[in-house]
Amino acid sequence: MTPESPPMTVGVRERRKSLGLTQAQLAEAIGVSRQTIISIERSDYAPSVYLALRLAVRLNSTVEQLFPLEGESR
Amino acid sequence: MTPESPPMTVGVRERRKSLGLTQAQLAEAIGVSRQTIISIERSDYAPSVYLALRLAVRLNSTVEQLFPLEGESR
DNA sequence: GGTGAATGTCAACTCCACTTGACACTGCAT
DNA sequence: ATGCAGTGTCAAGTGGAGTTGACATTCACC
Repeated sequence: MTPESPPMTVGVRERRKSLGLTQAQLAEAIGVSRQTIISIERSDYAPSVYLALRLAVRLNSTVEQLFPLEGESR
Repeated sequence: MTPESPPMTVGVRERRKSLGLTQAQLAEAIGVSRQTIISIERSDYAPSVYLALRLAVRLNSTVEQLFPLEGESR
């Protein structure tokens, strides 16, 4: 990997699991329902920017990494 | 400013103006209505994460900079 | 096999996110 | 003064974002 490569895209689910969190724990940590986490992980709907930011903070990531624009759904 | 200072928060309106764009131009560039840009700039409502990402791309910024979490409304 | 934890699915509900359209207001140049 | 570009405001409409609650399914472990 070159020093200038773009940041790797990592989904919410993958990132959550890599931190050993359950959906319920993540939901509670950022103040939403578990169903919301499921829906976001499944791309059922796009979260608000502030919810995305809270996810990024808790998952030690960035919005750009968690919610890729190009080539992805939505 | 120290080399390790956090990125400065810049609002959507300020960033747009610094690039010399009108609301209408920005709206067209990212594929939304001008009214949407107004509402976002005035924090009438929180945009979806993908809209925020498109804004960040067009404004050569990041979501974290344009939509600060701490101390802000929402 | 059973059990418990974790995840998935469904549905009804409320309110927000964004649209369109049109008029009002502001700032600047002439 | 007028005209134009840019911005603000209002309103009605649609569909999505997120909630709760409950049951189904999957997975890991004993």
